[in-house]
Amino acid sequence: MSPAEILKALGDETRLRAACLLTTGELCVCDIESCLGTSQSNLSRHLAKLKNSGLIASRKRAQWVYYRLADGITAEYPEILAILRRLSDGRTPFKHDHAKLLARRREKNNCIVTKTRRKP
Amino acid sequence: MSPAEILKALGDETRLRAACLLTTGELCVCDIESCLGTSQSNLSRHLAKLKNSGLIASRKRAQWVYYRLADGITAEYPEILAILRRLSDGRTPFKHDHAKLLARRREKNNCIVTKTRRKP
DNA sequence: CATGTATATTCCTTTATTCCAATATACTCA
DNA sequence: TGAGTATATTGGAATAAAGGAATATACATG
Repeated sequence: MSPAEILKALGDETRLRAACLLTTGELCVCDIESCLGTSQSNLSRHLAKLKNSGLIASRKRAQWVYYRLADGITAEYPEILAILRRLSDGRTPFKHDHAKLLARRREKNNCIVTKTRRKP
Repeated sequence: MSPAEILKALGDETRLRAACLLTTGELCVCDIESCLGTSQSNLSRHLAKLKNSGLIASRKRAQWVYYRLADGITAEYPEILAILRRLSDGRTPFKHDHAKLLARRREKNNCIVTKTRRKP
């Protein structure tokens, strides 16, 4: 929750990339995992660190956990949000992650649901 | 130089406080030391980390080393500068450090130089 | 209930960080 | 040159962070 804690949480490439993705809204772990290409357990731990810092929050829905930027962030740390957005837009690898997320979303939406199992 | 490196460098209270002080301009180590109240060797290492991240730069003049925010920062990371300024203005302990710096500057300026030894 | 899927946690090893205390370096001035 | 000041570095100890692999938990569906 303190500024140093939040900056520290963002001071890791994997976590920074995850946080950038979350500027687009809520995402479940498997979405982030597929965009970043990191292992599930590794990502889970990184997300926990981001959450401990107060930067992100989560909610659980069925077996999926959806992460989002914490509610107070925009008000308390507008500069943080600004930098995350700017990185997503213009910098590698953040920009690339973002593109991957959009592709994944398109794929999900276009998919005719023939399988019985639900998707997040 | 990468965003994650800079954020990581700022993800420590001592370094964040030092960086906030540097938003007011160039400072020598002893100024920062007196404002933060940390040990000299400790501060030296923290400043080296900030410098390695690319956030700050230094120049040497006689026996003093003056640190400043690196030249490219304003252009490359305006948000970083913005948050440092805002913290200096409104948050503890950054605000307090800032006040201490101003007091120290006043003291230096008002001081009639009677001693032979130069001051930074 | 058994199975499959999503996520978290634990164990473990490696590496990094932090700080103190002491020492080294570099410079100034008498 | 010698003493004093400013800063950096090094050694050493404690703690934290990172990631792979395996396991645990939670939920959904058949």
